[in-house]
Amino acid sequence: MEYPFQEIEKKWQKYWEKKRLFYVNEQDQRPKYYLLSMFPYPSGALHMGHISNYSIADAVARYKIMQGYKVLQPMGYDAFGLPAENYAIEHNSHPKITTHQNIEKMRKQFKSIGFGYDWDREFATCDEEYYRWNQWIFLKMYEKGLIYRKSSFVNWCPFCQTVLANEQAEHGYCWRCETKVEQREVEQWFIKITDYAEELLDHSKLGKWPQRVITMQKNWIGKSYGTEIFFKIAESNEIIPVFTTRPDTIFGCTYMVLAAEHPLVRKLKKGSPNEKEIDEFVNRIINEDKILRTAEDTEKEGIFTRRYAINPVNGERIPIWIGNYVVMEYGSGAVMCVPAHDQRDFEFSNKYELPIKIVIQNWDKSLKLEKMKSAYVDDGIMTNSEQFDGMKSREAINKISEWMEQKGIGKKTVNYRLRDWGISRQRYWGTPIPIIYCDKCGIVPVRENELPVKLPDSVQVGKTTQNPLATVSDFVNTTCPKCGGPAKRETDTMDTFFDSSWYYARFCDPKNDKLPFDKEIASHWLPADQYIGGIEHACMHLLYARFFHKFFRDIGLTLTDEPFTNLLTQGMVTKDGAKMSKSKGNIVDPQSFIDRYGSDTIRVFMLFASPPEKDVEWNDEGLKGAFRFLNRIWILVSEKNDFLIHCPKNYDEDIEISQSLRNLRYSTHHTIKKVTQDIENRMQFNTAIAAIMEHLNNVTSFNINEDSSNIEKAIYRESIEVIPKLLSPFAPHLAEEIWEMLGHKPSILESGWIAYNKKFLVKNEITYVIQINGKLRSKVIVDKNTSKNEVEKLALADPKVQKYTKGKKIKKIIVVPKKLVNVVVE
RNA sequence: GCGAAAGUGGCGGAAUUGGUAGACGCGCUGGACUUAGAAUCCAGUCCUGAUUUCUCGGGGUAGGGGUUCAAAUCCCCUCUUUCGCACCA
Repeated sequence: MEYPFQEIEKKWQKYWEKKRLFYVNEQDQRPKYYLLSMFPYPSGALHMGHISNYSIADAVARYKIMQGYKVLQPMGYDAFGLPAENYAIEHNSHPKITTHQNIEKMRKQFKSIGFGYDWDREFATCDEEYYRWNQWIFLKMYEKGLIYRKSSFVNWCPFCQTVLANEQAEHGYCWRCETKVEQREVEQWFIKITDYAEELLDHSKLGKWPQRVITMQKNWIGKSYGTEIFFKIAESNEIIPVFTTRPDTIFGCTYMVLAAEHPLVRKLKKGSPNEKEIDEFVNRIINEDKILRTAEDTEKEGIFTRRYAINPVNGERIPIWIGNYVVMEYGSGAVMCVPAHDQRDFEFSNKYELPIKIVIQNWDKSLKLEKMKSAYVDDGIMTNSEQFDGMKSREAINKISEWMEQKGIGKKTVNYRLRDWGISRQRYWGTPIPIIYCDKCGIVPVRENELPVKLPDSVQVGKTTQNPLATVSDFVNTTCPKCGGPAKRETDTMDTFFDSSWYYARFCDPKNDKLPFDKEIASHWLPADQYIGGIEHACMHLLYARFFHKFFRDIGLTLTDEPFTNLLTQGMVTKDGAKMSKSKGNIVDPQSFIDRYGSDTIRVFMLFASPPEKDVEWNDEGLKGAFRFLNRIWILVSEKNDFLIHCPKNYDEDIEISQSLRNLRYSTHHTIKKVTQDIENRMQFNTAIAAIMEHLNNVTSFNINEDSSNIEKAIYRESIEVIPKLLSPFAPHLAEEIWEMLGHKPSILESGWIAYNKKFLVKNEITYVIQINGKLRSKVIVDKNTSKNEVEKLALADPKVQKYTKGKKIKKIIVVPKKLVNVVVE
């Protein structure tokens, strides 16, 4: 027999919707709990990862509702971006059409699973009413000086004549035509997230975040203390700043290397006798695959510019090289090279026969240039460094920096690995950047009251060989807000990480047409108490969102420092030990399983299979196991229903009862305690569900019939009534159904969470484990009031124990109250 | 290379503070029901050795060492896996 899950699930989904149990507002007096799951890209169908993620979130939401919170659990769609554009190209359609079709499908699917969302707050980032606030935020950041233009390199496919995203240019070849991707320099918009680097490094105002994520963010930001040293270029007025963490080695600097992308390269090579060679070298390096080029085992290569810089501490002329091992993305894109004390420089100078000079001696002063097989990178004693000679190198770092600061040739700085955030995308399906270019007035931001700059529909995606928006003359041609003359619009769109950086706040006030969100309303809900999503967003999305929140605070839109108090990063759903993916062909579609076993079953399986932050291995048989469990509950209650509703609800708690009845009552209250703690303290749903299963086993093995006493009937009834309560976060439909069958008024969500009675957790008999030398040998059951001495005596009197103690000297006896006795013998 | 996390039956995983290792589920084995299968129910299931049975012993949490009356849990070393960073100046 199978329980009618289809009927039941539909029935309760309708009921919840009708009663609006998941719709919340600010006036509601219950304490708030904002539970947010990372919103999905609308691909058209939920995959297993979504089911897992949203089942976790819904379990927490329902538990919190039963605890008396008003839970804000919203849902929306991260709808802009390249995948949608590609999808439309493939299906020969328009992203607006396909995206909306996909959203329809997903909403329907969400509803059929019965997740408790406040649907009044639903939005998609491609909605005009949403992205206009992207533009508004952009303008505010622009006003605050957080946005600037800079030229940088993009992937360019010369065959498709188009810009490629990094993931489209994997291994350096175009994903569509397999042409070798080139690097082109393009002017792009950047956000100064680095202004907030220091604050983003401070994770002290967060609640429970996985240590792993915090560490990843710290590495990503990559703060390091060092010194910036200014090198003058000989026969020029140019100054090259160089960042180093080892200013103590400055006297050993024998040359300098610039990154191939360094802006000064262009000037330096001009008029050089080997200009052509330099050009060839630079072009080759720039167009090499980034990952390959920056691998540690890639051979170092370089070319001499035939120009020199002046080492500011001793006036020496040092050659300037261009090398593949220096990257533009870190520091200033130029390094001072100290071959004696840096392994990379050591290798490079050996290859190109550049001079090596020891300026740090090892502690026994045995370092000899001729014998060096690698750089000496450790601390030591300063040498060949003029007035710093004899000093410990560790101390010299600071001393030299201060001396250079005084002389104006350097300064102590902090360097971050974190780069400013390039948000320009040469793509159609995104938020238009609200900027106008006027020949007379230059760069002019769009006026706030003219927002939104609408994304035009009339673009044939995939058919253009240039930036798609540039082909729409109605869009491009406009008038300058300043002078009224003819002007052109920016045709780049925004990175979709911009959209997802503040959706959490919009959910608080999703209909606002005056502001992205109202300060008062947002402060009511923010910060989100619990955020749930994948670990893959540890750095980018979570850093951007934290940055946005701090920016909102600085312009007076929010009150707190952090957007998400607690973070849970859930694991992936795997099949055969690997992430489900198209390329591996191991994708399992959840829908067929939902149709066959119901949404409660798939939820229970997902939550039961492993703790939330670990991966879940998909298993058809395991799913059936979850179904069997739910079915067993339904059969138990429906078969005994008539009997159960005639069992008394209350009983005298102090009355003496049999041991087996006492055990049943213990199981009931112990399970409540276990499930509550597992959810509350650890979000460990697998053990919570296991506890319910165990309790169900205890209940079904208890003998009860019409002739049983009233107290037996009452305790039995109680043991069954806790099941729907505790099950409600995990299998909400079945829980409601059973709750109603047992004669209660729906909804179970409004019935409150259940408390256990401590009194019933006290056992009147205690089983002591008896060990001899730490090995389990016997057990004794004693009354709970038995004293330590008596337990000890009883243990020694045990025949099995005597077998081991006979004729031996007892050295020690350890009694752990209520647990065990360990007898130590010779 | 650096950093972090982890390693427990055939499998997913329990063991919350050092105190009965393997909860719960899957799978498997045997039985009941059935013409048969599916479903369901009952019993068993870490390895291993005795034992007619009730049972009794030995070993066991990647490997090795240590602390402790007592270690999956704490410490040291080694191995493996996963993840993050990676020519970071």
